[in-house]
Amino acid sequence: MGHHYCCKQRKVKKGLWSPEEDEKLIRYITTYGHGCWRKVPEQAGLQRCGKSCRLRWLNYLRPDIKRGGFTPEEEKLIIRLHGVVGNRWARIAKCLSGRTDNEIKNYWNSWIKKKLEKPSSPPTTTPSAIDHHQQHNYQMVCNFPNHQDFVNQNFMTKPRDQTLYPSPFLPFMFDAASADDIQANNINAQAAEHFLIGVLNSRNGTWILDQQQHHHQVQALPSSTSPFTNNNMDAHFLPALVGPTIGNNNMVPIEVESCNNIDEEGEISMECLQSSTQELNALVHPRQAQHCSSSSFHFWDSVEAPSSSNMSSANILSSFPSYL
DNA sequence: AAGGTGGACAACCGCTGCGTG
DNA sequence: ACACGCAGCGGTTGTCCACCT
Repeated sequence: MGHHYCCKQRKVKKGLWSPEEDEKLIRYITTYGHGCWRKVPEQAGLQRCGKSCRLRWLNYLRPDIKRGGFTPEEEKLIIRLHGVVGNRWARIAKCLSGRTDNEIKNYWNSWIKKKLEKPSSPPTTTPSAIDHHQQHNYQMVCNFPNHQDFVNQNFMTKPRDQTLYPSPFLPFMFDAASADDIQANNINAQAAEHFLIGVLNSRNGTWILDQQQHHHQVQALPSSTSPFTNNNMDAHFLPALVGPTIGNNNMVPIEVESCNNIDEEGEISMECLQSSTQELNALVHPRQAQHCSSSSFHFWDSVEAPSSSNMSSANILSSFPSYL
């Protein structure tokens, strides 16, 4: 296709935008709106392709663009979202207000990817088996209706019936950062909250987004289709949190031997979970390792729902992707 | 000081999907 | 059903700049 339909008839300028061009585009769009992008360059007096104008506006000139480096919270969110939706940068961008898909893509390619790569075990396959579920989960992530509910939710003090049981399908990480933190870091709270509120009702196989006021129930995949159940994989491993590889190849089993504070129904103490979290934080953000004790980032992994009465520490084995 | 190198970022290219006639 | 116009998306390339030798 090359240049767009609107650029075929006339000569268009390519390359970097000059300040004068930027000014023209800003003035035009703020006055008239973009309407049909094809007509923008002509009406704004620009020798550019409409497509180029659109890109320039969306990626650079939009007033709500957030400039500057990514915060650690944004980075974590990107990593988690990428683990769910893959290279769908536009979708990820929708969950980080003020960030563009291009910016996130560049950031990923230039920085996060390198952090996550492990040269000795390059990713080899695409997790097609979990695409369906990942898509399903993404929809949970970005369609939650009420931000305030999330703000008011106290995830750490839920009654037993509402205890957070992480998914056997998806390696959820629950970020218990306060709403203020999220807002301060300009993270789209609607997106963030969905990562926080995924509650698996293991008894009837449905996902429940449990709220004090709202009760959203989403039908989950049949357990037989899950690639992460014990039928399909070693219970001691979780699928890769990030990256395309499924299975045990990139897994480094980490036994949470220090987790002795498991009650009769199989719940793990927050201290224990945080100790695992500290390890992840140290891997993702080394500088944060210094503040582990106050970290608000919790990694919930293969903790089994207390449906079985013979819960033991063997069921609480944890794993992290080795290339984190 | 000059050239080489790599990272960060901006922009382009080509494909896809949707709406419309 | 099909073609076309169009917006949006993701991969790739180009450019600038800081750093290193």
